[in-house]
Amino acid sequence: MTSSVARGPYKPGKIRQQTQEKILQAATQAFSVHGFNGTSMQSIADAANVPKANVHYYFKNKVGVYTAVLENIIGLWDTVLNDITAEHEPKQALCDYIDAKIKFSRTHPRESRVFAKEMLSGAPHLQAFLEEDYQRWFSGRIAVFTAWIAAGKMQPIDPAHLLFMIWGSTQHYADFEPQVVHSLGTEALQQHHFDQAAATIKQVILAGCGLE
Amino acid sequence: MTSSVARGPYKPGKIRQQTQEKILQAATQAFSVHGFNGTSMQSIADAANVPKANVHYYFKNKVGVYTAVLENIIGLWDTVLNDITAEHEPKQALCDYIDAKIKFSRTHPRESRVFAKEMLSGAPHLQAFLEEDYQRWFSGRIAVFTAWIAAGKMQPIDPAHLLFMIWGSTQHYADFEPQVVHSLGTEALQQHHFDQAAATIKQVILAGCGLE
DNA sequence: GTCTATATTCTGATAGAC
DNA sequence: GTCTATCAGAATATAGAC
Repeated sequence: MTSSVARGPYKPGKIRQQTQEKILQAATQAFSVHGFNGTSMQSIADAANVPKANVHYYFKNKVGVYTAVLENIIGLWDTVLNDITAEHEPKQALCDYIDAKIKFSRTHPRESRVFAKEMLSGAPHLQAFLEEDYQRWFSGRIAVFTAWIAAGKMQPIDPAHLLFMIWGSTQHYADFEPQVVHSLGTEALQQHHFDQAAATIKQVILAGCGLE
Repeated sequence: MTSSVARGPYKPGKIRQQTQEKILQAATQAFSVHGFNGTSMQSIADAANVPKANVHYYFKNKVGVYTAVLENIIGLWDTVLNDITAEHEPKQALCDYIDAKIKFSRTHPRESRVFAKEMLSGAPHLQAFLEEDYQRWFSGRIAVFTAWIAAGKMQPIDPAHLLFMIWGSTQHYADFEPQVVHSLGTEALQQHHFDQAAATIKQVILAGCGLE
């Protein structure tokens, strides 16, 4: 009767996975507000409701926790961000991408801020990512825009700087939330604020690209 | 012969002012890379080439250094940023503002990053600024855009979100420099990169507002 | 796997001589 | 005003009992 079946739906390493995930979420929250150096292992442990030594048991050290948080964020993108492909018309692809990016700022502001802080510090822990997967993805997107322009489907606009515009505009709502909140005279950003943001960004970008 | 005139152009407090400025610049650089908690008073003192105790002599404590850096940044804006006023036509005003913002990202990337990091942390040291001077300035800009739209000088675009777009797009080049650098396949951002960025942003924003 | 106790290092801040 | 010496507290990390 020591069979795992008798004890219900047991999965090997389930506790390990759950505890690790709990620590990861607590760390993401802490890093997003206080940064790497401003976050103590003790505060992560407290927020995850585990003893401090357990954080060291699941992760090699503080840098290990931090890189795990960063990898988790990069993985999230593949899950929730629509991609820009030549299979769609530019108008539809841009709308979908802007909507997905704005939605990410609303549903994952902590992840957005951890990534932004890492960038602001010179991205010391993202060198490998920037030089491999990222550059491959970016080149592919440039190619899509270039094809659209060559096919006369959109005005000739520098694709790289157009992408930077979309990123900067959409991430602003997560990264500069205090400024946005005080600008709009609200207490916290609501769904309708994000809807209005997405509508304005799509309006300007589409007209700016001659797609209206 | 103890007259200050006999010793040349002596100015009271000149040494104090120079040392303070030296510390302020060193602190801006350090905070922009390592953040508040990642920056030690020792590292600021070393970079400014003064003993650590002198930093404590000129500033009350670490928070005092940090708030002085923030106040210096806010003061910079009045000096180098063109304002958006109803006296100009929208096209000219937007072009001038975008140019000034891009120039600020190029000439003051460290200041931009310190401010961005403060925002990302929830702007705990900028509450007073956000609730007073900033809100007054922002309301005034909204009024200018509203007047332009009412006079039929530009398409009806949400002024607040349009401003966020301009901010996000222009600040991106200072705040996300590592990503921009790897995207453009360069080693460091040059003047022509900023020129191309400004040209693209103006192209999209102007067409997006129906100003071309 | 979990947790307590501890070693080691670093940081902000100050006292006090010059 | 300048600088050396030092303190008190906090943080990372690990050893070792359970």
